[in-house]
Amino acid sequence: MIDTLEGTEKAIVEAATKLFLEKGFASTSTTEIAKEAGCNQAMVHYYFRTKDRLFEAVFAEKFQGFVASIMDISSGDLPFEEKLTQKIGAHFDMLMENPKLPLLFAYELNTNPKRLEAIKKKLGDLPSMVFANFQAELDVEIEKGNIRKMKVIDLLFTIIALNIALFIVGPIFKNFAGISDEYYEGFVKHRKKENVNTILRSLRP
Amino acid sequence: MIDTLEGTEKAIVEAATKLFLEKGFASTSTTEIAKEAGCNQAMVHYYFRTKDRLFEAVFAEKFQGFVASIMDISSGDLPFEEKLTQKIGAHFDMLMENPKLPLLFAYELNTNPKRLEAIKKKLGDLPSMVFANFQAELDVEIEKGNIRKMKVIDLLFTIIALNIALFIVGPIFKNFAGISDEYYEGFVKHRKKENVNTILRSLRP
DNA sequence: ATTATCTATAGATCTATAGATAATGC
DNA sequence: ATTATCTATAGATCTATAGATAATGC
Repeated sequence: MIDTLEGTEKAIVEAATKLFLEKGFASTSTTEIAKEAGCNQAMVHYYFRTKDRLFEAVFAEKFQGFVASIMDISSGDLPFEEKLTQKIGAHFDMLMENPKLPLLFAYELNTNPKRLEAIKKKLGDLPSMVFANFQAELDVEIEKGNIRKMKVIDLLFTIIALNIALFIVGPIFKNFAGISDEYYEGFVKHRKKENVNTILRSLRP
Repeated sequence: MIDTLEGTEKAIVEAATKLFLEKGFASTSTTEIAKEAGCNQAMVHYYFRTKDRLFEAVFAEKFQGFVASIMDISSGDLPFEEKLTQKIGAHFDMLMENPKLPLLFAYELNTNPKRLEAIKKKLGDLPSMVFANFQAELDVEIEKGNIRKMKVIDLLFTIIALNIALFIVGPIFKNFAGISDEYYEGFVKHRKKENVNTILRSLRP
């Protein structure tokens, strides 16, 4: 969506994205967004009517990508562990590109019931698709005896927990421990492997 | 602290705790806190001067308990796995009693640099204590060959990730899947075991 | 003509404080 | 006297819109 925009509208979307991610929805004003975008405050409302609609416009598709990323790769006939490793990696990479997204979403969806309903509507049955898809793959492997008997919700939850928590808790760790950017970058890469490893171990019979 | 308070001051602290957890810092006004506490808005500032100080007053010690809970139990001479299981459980139980705390903290510390500095100062060297303590225990077990060679940060991170993510992502899951309160309660209990299990498996040589 | 941009402002907050009044402690 | 509570308000937001002006498309 943002690619098709230009000029002031694009500048507003970019400014809003940046500021919402940095300071959250409630603490970001349309005045500030306008300033960052290099236009006056009325323009923000001219293009998006309300601050809420601006938020939706900016993040709706990001959230869709968020949910979809976990099932993106169904790369043919690879062995299950290999396929799963790729899926976890894809999810992780998406987070690396949008490190502040999970916290913003989690916060908005937990503190603002209206936002939760709006997103739910917009997603439709994508979540249940992800669920069902994953469940089917899992059942095959359980049948084969390759992994222990377990519910898909547990696998999904472990993946999401380990991946997003890094980007939610990591920056606080980093600051408390006084870690440099370079070192932290290495830590993130290391955790990618570690998360995969932890998840694969959790599946074994 | 809250136990020693009474009357209006206590009512304000309780109202603030409830509302900050529910809607976050920025979206909660002192006017609203006063209303919930059953007094007028001036009283909030009479007791706490500023909204920021009120926040600190309310959550500083909660956060300390938060960090401390991971090292609380060093229950003597139990086998390592048993001891670790208890620690993870204690951390989990603390979260169960304060399910909205981790998201609020994560959000405030990530979006508000001043808050991060304030908390850092208040915690002092508690985090490094937790770290060092845990590292020592771990090294003994690695030496014995009971667990694989690993850094304490990885174990600590896995514990925190799995535990807090449940309370951050869980409510969203619950809503999206339309799960009942009773079922969800069961799921949380189940995840407690599952988290312990996942962590123990991640340690094996 | 239509679309984009600006200035100005209404109306609703919200935080913090000043100053008056009531309640409490000595 | 001191502490707690209230009313009232200053001053600073902030969102959303109205209405004027400039730029663009046909």
